[in-house]
Amino acid sequence: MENTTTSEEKSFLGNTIIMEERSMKSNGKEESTSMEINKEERGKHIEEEENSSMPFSANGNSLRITKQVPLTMEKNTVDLLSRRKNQEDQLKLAEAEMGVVKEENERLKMLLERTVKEYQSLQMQFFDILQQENKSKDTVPSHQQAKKEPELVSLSLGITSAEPKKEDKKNNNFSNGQEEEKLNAALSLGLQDYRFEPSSTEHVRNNSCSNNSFEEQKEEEPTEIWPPSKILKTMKSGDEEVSQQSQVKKTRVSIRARCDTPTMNDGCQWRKYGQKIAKGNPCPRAYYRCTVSPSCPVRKQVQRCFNDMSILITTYEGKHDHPLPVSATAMASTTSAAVSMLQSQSSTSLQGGLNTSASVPISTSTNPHGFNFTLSQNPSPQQLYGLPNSSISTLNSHPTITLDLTTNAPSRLSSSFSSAQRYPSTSSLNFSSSFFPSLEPNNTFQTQWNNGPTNYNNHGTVPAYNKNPIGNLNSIEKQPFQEQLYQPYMKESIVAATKAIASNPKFQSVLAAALTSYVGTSGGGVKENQDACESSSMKLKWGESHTMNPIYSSSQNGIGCGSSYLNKSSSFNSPKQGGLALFPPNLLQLSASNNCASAAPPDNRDHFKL
DNA sequence: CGAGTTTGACCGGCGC
DNA sequence: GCGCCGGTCAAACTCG
Repeated sequence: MENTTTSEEKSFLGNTIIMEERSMKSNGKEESTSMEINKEERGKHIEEEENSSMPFSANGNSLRITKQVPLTMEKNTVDLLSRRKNQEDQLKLAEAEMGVVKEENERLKMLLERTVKEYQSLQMQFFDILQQENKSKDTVPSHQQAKKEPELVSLSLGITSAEPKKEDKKNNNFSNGQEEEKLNAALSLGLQDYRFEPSSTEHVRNNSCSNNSFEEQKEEEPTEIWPPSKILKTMKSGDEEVSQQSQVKKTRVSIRARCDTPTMNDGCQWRKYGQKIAKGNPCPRAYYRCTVSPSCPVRKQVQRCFNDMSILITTYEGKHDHPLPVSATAMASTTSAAVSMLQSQSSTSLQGGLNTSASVPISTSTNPHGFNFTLSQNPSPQQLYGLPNSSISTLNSHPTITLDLTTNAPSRLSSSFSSAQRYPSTSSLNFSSSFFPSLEPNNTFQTQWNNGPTNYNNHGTVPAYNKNPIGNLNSIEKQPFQEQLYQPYMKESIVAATKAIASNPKFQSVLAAALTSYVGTSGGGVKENQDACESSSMKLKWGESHTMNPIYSSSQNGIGCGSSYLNKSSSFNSPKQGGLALFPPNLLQLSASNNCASAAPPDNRDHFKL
């Protein structure tokens, strides 16, 4: 467009202002508009361009005043001009910013697309691998499996038995790979509302594999059709196919942990419905059922280890039919992790790939806080991904996984080993405490469970927090403080964890559980332990004033085998049933040590020592 | 008085 | 079929 200049003159009462405007667009195109606007202002008329919507340019406007104008009018015009220039500047800036933002937006779009593509390709690869695994499993001839399995089982799953006769029978039951797969399919414990992403594909493969729920196999596992008696008869008759499907009765996860309280506080509400003296262990076994929901089928058995009274064996069975408090997810995720790991491990062993698994220890140099992920390259017969004492077996058709949280200090190691040998009927995954976040080597993971519903005043039952179904959520309020303390620590831990994941994807589930346990329930504990300390003196008195039969004290202590040792040590536990409080135990110590250290007998309470 | 625990009785699975 | 054993039931009891 050409530069055009228009001028118009209008006279009005003898005063005329002609405003000539040249307008140049910033893009180089030129536009000119001349407008005449007559205005009345104190008896004078001004011709003024007012089209503010016109695009302006820095060099585009000129104003010519052709008639004499009073000084004030000139000033106003100058103001208008300067304002317009400011607007132009702002507009230019905004345009420039928009350009930058657009570029950024485009870049982000590209990045997102690339990430999505990568994710999809990885997902496809993962599916392919899984399919290949399944195919290879299916294509292995049954006689080869029968040949391989006993060795594989003994190597990878490490069935330990004090009753060789019975165990041999059970081993034979697992001599078929499909059977074991069925078993593994049933080894799905956890919470229905807690899921591991990595195992989602396994979920596709097997309905119960990855929902990480405490599963009531009898109710939900479609293959669970016949009662065990019929299963055994069928097996005797040689119908292995059916027996494999029906082998699994109910999956259990047993947790061996050093716990001074009558029970571990796992975040759920339990009601005791029975107690028995089980064979082989004078400590009575207590039976609990979940009372969060009246229809919840989950059961829990709690028993002290006869050899080491400080070890509490908690066995979970069934699947919660209700959402659980955050604190309850920690236990479930931990057990789920064990299940997932067992599944992964056993499936690997079926392909003979066990010994080829990579060894990925995270050294302390990169992992100063005790994450000790060791994926053993040549695991000993009892190891599972570097977890000693790992084994699997069934008792009364109950596949049971034991998470052994007791082995940290060598002394404890021996004691827990011996006790494991004494009760060999369960598989054992040794989640040594170094596996879990811990700042102090002597701290054991199970300590985190110690502030359980213990303020039972040594009555040993699990009542208190039933009255506060979400009582454990109180811990959430304290989370910011925890986060402040542990964010750097978590950062490093997660870095270390990432390395482990990168090295062995199958480890993801376990790690996820550990992290989830930690992160999800990082709150709680400080105040509760302070509370515990406040009550410690009282409990100490109780413990000192009572001399009890260390074994049969169930009437006072519920679980029974607590002994005076427990009476004293229970003072460490939260009187306000503060929840699972899965955070590095040293925090407990930091908060509780000053007041509570005296309550701990110096000999065997090392995990409370400072 | 209600909620939870205790404890002997009972039931069913399993081995002999 | 019998006895052992694990698990559950339910009345009695305790506690707050």
